[in-house]
This record gives sequence, C-alpha cells and structure tokens, in this order.
Amino acid sequence: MTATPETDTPTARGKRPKQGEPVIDRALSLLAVFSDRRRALTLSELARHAGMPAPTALRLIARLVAWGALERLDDGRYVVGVRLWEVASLSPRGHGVREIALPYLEDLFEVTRHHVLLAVRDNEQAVLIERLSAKDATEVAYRVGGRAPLRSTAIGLVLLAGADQQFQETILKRPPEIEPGVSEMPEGQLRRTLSDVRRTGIAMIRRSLPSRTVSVASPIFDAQGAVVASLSIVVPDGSTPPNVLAPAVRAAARAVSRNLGFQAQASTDIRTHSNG
Amino acid sequence: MTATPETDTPTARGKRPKQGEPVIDRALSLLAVFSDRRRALTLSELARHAGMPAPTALRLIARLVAWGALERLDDGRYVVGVRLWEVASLSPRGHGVREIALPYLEDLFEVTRHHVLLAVRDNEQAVLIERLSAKDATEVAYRVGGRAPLRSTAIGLVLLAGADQQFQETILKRPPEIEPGVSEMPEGQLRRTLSDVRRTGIAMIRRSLPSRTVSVASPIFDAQGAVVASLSIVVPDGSTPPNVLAPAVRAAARAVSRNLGFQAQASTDIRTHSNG
DNA sequence: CAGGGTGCTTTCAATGGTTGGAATAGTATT
DNA sequence: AATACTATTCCAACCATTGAAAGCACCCTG
Repeated sequence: MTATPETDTPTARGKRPKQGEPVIDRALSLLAVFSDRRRALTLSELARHAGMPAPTALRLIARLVAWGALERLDDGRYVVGVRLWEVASLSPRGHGVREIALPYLEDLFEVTRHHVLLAVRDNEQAVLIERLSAKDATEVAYRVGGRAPLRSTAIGLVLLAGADQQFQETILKRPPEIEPGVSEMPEGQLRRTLSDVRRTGIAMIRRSLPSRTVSVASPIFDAQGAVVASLSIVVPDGSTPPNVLAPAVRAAARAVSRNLGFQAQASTDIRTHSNG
Repeated sequence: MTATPETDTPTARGKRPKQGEPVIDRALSLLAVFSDRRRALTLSELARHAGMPAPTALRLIARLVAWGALERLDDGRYVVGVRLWEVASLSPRGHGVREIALPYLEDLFEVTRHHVLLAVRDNEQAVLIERLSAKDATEVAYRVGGRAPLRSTAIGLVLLAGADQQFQETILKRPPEIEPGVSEMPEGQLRRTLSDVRRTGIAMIRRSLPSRTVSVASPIFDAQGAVVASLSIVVPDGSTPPNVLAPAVRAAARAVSRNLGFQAQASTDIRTHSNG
C-alpha cells in the first residue's frame, strides 16, 4: 500500500516497528514476569521475558517505578513495590475475605498447630489467600499468592464443587492431569466426589508427596449462599484422624460464613449456581 | 448550546484534545482511586476521581479487567482483582517480610492476645503489612494495607529512628502535625526520643483516642543491619505494664531479624545509615 | 591494555495506538 | 413523559509511543 519506493532507503534508520499491542498490556506483562522464583529482576531479564526491546521496557518500567508499582534495589534490579501491594490489599476476594476469616483461622491453628489454608477460585485454579503455619511445621504445600489445582487438592475440590454448573462441566470434561503424589480421579469418580462435598460440606485428599499428608477442606459462603472461599487444614498423615478434623474445619468455615452474612440453611447442601 | 449546526464548523468533530499524560500513568491513577472507603466503584466514579473522560476510563479499565488487575461485579462496579493481589504478594517489602515474620507474630499474639502489628516504611509513612487481632479485641487502630504517621505512633517512630540521616532531618524539620489523641512532640523532644529508640530498641506511645492504649514497638533488621520493618503491640492502657511488654516485643523482633540473616551486634544501638 | 561481551541508557523520526467529543442506549428519578 | 445520570459505541485527528542505532559503563579474558 502506497509504495512510493523512489529515492528512499528501504531499511533506513527509522524502520517501521511492528508495534500493535496496547501500552497497558505491555506494562502489565512486565508485572506478570515476576513470580515466586523471580522476585528481583534486571531490566534485560524483564525485557526478555516480557518479549519487548530493552528501551521500551525501560520506559514502561520508569513509569511503574515512579508510581510505586515497582521498586528499584541498590543493585539495579527491580522488585514489586509496596504501593502495588497496598492497592492490592483492597481486593475484596484477596485481602477482603482474609481479613474476615483470619481470626477464625487463628483459632483453628492454635488448636491444631497444623497448616491452615484459605483460598479463592480464580478461573481454573485456586489462589492461596492465607496460610498459617508453625515454625516447625511439615513441608509447605503451597505459598500465599500461589496457585493450586482444583481437582487434586481438598481446598480446590471445595471451590470446584461450589462453582457454577457450566464451569464444573468444562472442568469435568477435561482429561485428568497426571500429578505425582495424589491418586488420579476419572470423571465419574470426580462427579461423585463433588456431590459428596456438596452434601457433607467436607472435602478430603490424601497426598504422598512432597510428604504424606491429609487435607480436609470446607466451603465458606457469602450472604447470597455462593461459595466464595475454601478453608483447609493440612496435617501429616496419621497424626490426627480426619474424622476429628472435619468438624473443626467445618465449624471454622461456618463461623466465617456467618460473619459474611450467610444464614445457614435447613439443608447442609451446597447450592450450586447455574449461572455465575 | 451553540447550535451552529450545518455549513461551517469552527470547532468541528475531531476537536484537539489536550492529552499529554502517559497511558500508564492514567491506568495507574485509576488503580489509585481505590481506597479503604472506595473498594467498589462505578465507571463514572472511577473516571471522575481519576480526572478523565468516561470513554477513556472505560478503555483503560477494559485492559485492566482483561488482565485481572480489576474485576467487575454483577452490578457493574469494579473492584481490585485477585490477579493484582497475586503479583503484589511477591513484593519483598510487602509479603516478603510478612512471610518470615508471621510465625513470630503469632507466638507473640498467642501469649498476649492483643493487637500485633508489622509495618514497613514507604516514603514518609508507615505501611501496615500485617495485623493479628483477637475477635473481641479493642478498637482497631489501623488496617492492613493502610498507612500510619511516623512521628506519632510507636511503630512509626521505630522506622523513623532507623531511617537514613538525611530523611530523618527532613522529617524533623517539618512542623509537628496536630493529631488528636497523642501528645505532641516538638523537634527537640523527638530527637531525644529517636535517640532513645536507637539505644534501647524500643519505642513507646500512649494514645487516648480512639481508645486509651499503649503501643510498644521494636525494629527488625536485615542482614546488612538496616531497619527494614517494625513490630509493634497495642494493648489497652492499664492491662499489661509496658515494661513487661517491651522484652517480649523486642525478643520477637530479634527473632525475626535473626531469620533475615541479621547478626546481633555487641552494642544494641541501631546504626543509622547516612545513605539509604 | 586492547578486545570482546554484556547490560543500561539516550536519541529521534516515523507511526499507529490513543484520545475524547458527540451520539446512542439503557436505567432510575421526578 | 420529562429529566438526569450512567454506560457504551463511533471515529478522525494527533501525540505519545516505538525500537533500531549509537553511546556508555562495566565486567571479563587473553
């Protein structure tokens, strides 16, 4: 289009860049480069992983640093800033539920002295919102801010069981992922499990890796009766019988639900929402 | 107004907009609109508070929602999203110190059953990173993610005392702010106080509002000996003598410091850094 | 101490993503 | 029905954005 090839240098200095992506997306993709394993990154690392030239990355990063989304260390590397954390703490599904649930998590933790977890669902995974652990606790399962699968963890099964039908079907039809340490679950069994979880308000999973543990989880409801979070406890296999843990976990989850305005139903069944 | 429909149009359709601000800054200013009191906002509220036209705000927000920085509620309002919280949890000075300190905060909390606070400094304020509170605790002082002044809180004084000289001077020369509930501190007294804090590793403040409380705080050091955080306990005035609290708070803070790689010095003095 | 390598920063002309007034549709209030 | 407010779509003008190129700074290794 509009060639006009005369007298010009085909690839002169100002070569046409491809561009094409919104600036915000690029900036956000820079934030997305950070992960558990990448908490402090150099400019070139950020540029490389975000897939953009260094000058572009530098310009964007400069804006992020100016605002406080990123901070620069003495050695020149960049880390996620406190300002971003501050805004993020206003996330209702992040710190929101956490704030309300924390006292009850603490109670449960004090009594049991084992890992107490709180998670919400984000798309097809569970995001860990809180974890209380003793200093000498068993090997850590997941870290706060990390993600866990829905199908092979107790905390995830609860969230899956409480999700809208359509979403559940999508997940159910997906072929089971091979994950070491947990016994696989084909669609039929998974369906029955989810049904049980809804009926009993309890999900339970045994793991053999990274260590032999038993997880018990229970749903947290909001005022509308929707499952908004999942509360779980993880104990070394054989330490405390699951049937002793279950009532404690369910009681804690119920206490949080009540605090969120949930009125307990006559039936204990989880009502699945056909639309979410 | 100003009909002038057909024929000549001096200021035709495509009128020159002022523009002039980087896109990222605009997007970030949208995030900055959210606060403790504004956790769920409509498009027009966001546009108004961020000072931009609705269509512009909508376009930017659409990108933020697509990435997960914001989420849209059923009623059309926007809230901070879990994805943003997830990235923010990688903030070393945010969740980083929190993760390491939490077990020790829990210990202190279990023993005392009073508010236990953890904060870092961001510019001229303390940002609350963690707060453990009993369900029936006294009136809350500050919330997690919120900010507290450096000069009139125990947790802030510790951070101020450990800041670089240049910064301290800037703050010291600022006229004392009038805040109800705390006794004011002129420059001279503040200087002496900060010196005491450095020497003893303890800051103490009495408040009469919102309730009569005593706060005791102690610094947390990193491997380089810099004050990176402040640990505090807030108790109702008269409940527990401060001289009983001080050793417990200092011990907890020291335990966290050790975990950060800090080697205790012969002297207990806080070394102020001339450059930070 | 040249020489090669890596990473950070600045420059600058071309350009395409960005902009916001205007129009339209939807919703609540008078 | 009229009024007021919010949300969304449209689009032509335009300026912020872009990235190759070059310049710095700082390692290494020979």
